[in-house]
Amino acid sequence: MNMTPVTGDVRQRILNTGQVIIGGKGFSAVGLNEILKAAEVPKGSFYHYFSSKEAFGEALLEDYFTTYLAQTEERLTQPVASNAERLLGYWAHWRDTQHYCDPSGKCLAVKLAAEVSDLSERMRRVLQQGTERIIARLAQSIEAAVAEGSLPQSVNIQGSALELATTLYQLWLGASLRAKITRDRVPLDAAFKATYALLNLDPNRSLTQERTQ
Amino acid sequence: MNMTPVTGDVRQRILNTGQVIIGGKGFSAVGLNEILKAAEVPKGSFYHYFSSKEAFGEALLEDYFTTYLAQTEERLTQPVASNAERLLGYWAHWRDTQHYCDPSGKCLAVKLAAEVSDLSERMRRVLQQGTERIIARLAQSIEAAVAEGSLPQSVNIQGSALELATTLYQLWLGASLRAKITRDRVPLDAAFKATYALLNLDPNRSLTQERTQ
DNA sequence: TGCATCTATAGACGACTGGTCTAATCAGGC
DNA sequence: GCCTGATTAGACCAGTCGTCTATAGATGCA
Repeated sequence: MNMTPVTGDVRQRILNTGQVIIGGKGFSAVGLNEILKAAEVPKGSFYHYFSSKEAFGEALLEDYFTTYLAQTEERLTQPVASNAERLLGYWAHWRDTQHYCDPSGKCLAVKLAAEVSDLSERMRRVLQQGTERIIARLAQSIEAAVAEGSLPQSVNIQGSALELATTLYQLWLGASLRAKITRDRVPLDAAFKATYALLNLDPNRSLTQERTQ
Repeated sequence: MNMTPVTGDVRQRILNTGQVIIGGKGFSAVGLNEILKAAEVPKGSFYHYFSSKEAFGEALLEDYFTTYLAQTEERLTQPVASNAERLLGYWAHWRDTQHYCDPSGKCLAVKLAAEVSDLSERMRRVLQQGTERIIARLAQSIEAAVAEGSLPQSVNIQGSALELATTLYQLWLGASLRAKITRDRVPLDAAFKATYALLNLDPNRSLTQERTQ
């Protein structure tokens, strides 16, 4: 009766465990064996689903960005909130999840970008498309926020919404990178504050419900 | 006559070639063999100078930050310029050198932070101290710039100079990371523009001589 | 039901590279 | 010539990615 081939199941299990392990240790530092042992998948199966470690990494990133973009989409369209509130909620979530190491909740873009971009052209392209789409989605919400008045018109002075989204995304990328170094939330708190500034918002009036700590 | 032991020479040669190769391919992806072959140092010698690959990585980062900080110090104290001009010169230089891959001019902080922080506590600490000192040095120049009036007082509203320096450094870290992905200068140009905004400078009036392109 | 066909699993295996360490060599002082 | 310490050569084994053969399972058709 179950028409979906087992294919998807095993393949996805390899991807899921791979994401956790590689998200923790990086791409080159992890061997296939470790992933396959953890996923309880024999080595022989691996090369049935993926033609090489590089192809696997490509699929890993594709899978990651697909689900990440879906989650982001949901977060940026949730009801009973202005677009500005949703955006700040997005970054508040980023801050709260990335500040210290949840094994599975790691951002693969932060973890792998530097390592993999010079290693595999194919993986680099996936990273490029993924980050591009995230930024485009953020830009869309920024435009909507300005249009509806939840963000001040003055943000337009700096440049297009796409430029602003690019800057903000990169700001958070860098903050996450440094959070890996410092292992505390200071970098992400700084990014959150700077986000207010770049959006021309009053830093003292919190638009969204922030966790005090 | 030459009292300095050859030690320093060989050791430094391993560090220099290691920096170029690891700066290009990452830490885990590069084997000692490759570095030692390039440096024309026999494999057996390696463990005379370094107790392990990790210790080597630690020394590599220490060496890198030492010279980087010295260069930065020079750049931020050069005469016939205001502190604001020097700061913008620092970032203009960053933009111009990192936008596409000079084999040896790579920023090891960008390249290795994500990969190494979860891999080696000792290397992480070196990264932490190094970035902290860079940020502190930037903060010092920001304060001096405000004091002398080459940066507007209004930057103080956002927070301390250290906070601002933190934000700016992270912004550039993220921009460099994304530049690795996109392989163009768009991310760094966006960072440069955002730097003006975060410093409350008029983006159209260029304080420093920028290269048009 | 029986047989053929194709997908998926199983893991041994090869060729190679990884970091590490012991044993030998070398240089210079006495 | 011997002793001492710095330097090097290469063995070592665990682990790498990827291949390959053999089995197991499902599906199609008769």
